[in-house]
Amino acid sequence: MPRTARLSRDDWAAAALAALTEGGASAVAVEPVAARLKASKSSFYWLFENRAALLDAALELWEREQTEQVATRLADIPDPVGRMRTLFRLALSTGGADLALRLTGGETDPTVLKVAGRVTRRRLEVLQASFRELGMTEERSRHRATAVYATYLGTAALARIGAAPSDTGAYVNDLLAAYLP
Amino acid sequence: MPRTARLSRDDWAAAALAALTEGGASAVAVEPVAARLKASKSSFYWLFENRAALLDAALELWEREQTEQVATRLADIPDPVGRMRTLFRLALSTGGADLALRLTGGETDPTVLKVAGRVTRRRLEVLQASFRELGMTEERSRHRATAVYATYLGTAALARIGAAPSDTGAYVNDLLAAYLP
DNA sequence: TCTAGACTGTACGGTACCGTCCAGAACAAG
DNA sequence: CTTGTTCTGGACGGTACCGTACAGTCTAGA
Repeated sequence: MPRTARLSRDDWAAAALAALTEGGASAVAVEPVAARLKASKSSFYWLFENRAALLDAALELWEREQTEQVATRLADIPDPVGRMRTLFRLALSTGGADLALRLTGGETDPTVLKVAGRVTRRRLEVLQASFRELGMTEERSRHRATAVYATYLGTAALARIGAAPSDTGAYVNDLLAAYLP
Repeated sequence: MPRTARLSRDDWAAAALAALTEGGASAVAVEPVAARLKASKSSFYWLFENRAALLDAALELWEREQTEQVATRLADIPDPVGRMRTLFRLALSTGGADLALRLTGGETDPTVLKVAGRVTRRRLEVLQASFRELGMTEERSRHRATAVYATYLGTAALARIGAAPSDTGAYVNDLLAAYLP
């Protein structure tokens, strides 16, 4: 089956994810995304039940991409310290943290919060395991993992308003110095 | 001049701030806020130029309240350690951090970002001064202040999805242990 | 008490979006 | 080429909101 030219569910999901990144959940609207794809609404309603299904698809795509790219990429780094260094690099360089932040802290839609919660918990588990590897107690590991991830999100927030440090390397080193035993 | 019964600009601003807290900038809409006040739109358009002016008024009110309540309340605590303890208490207990988070990290409206930036920078200055008092270098103080405030915002984000630690006291103690020299 | 100015209710037109309907285009299979 | 299925364009009605128009109400002060 040559699926050229015609639009697929995934095309719509990808465009919706782009809209989500740029303008949050409210930007995942049928007509604007259709315009982005130069398609019409009937095309959309042929492939999807309704607007909520589009948002679901975008979130699912994000969760999958994120899980494959970030979580495994972190889990594959053997050194716990290196893992955190990478995490902060990601927070400060790419816009990846930006979307995580928006979905975690800036939306009210329960669907969004559910997905954000799942992703967040998985990330926290990875971090917590890192601290345990470094010999911390269970409780302290949990606290540190929370603190590190909160810093990750918060730094993304500060970057949005231009209040994040410009000397990234030194900042990351200082964070690591504070969090590591 | 007995200004009873009639609605004032401040009444609208307060209602708009409530809407802002609950639903973000997009919830600061004329008709919903009018409904909240059981007033009509003409009342609004008599007092305000347009919707943007209402959002401005709400943000200005927030900035004023926040400056008076939080910033000075923090600045008045002589002990730098106690200052941070209070900051984290605020982040975890009241919903105060929630609005700061939303305005800082969840909005795209430039007006919102401008105000959020001003407030954030002022708070960062207070924190940075605290670390300097504790004998840290200028650079390290700046980094720590950023980290603490990022943690404050990030923890608020985590609280939104139920991923913040429930044992608040121990968490705060652990944060302080990590950040303080 | 009368009146100017401060304020409000209701109705209206405009825009952006959701979701539906239907006529038809595109395409695979005979 | 014909036919059945897959997919699309364009028009439609419904809702929520912005901003305007205008007639009418309230209040302070002469």
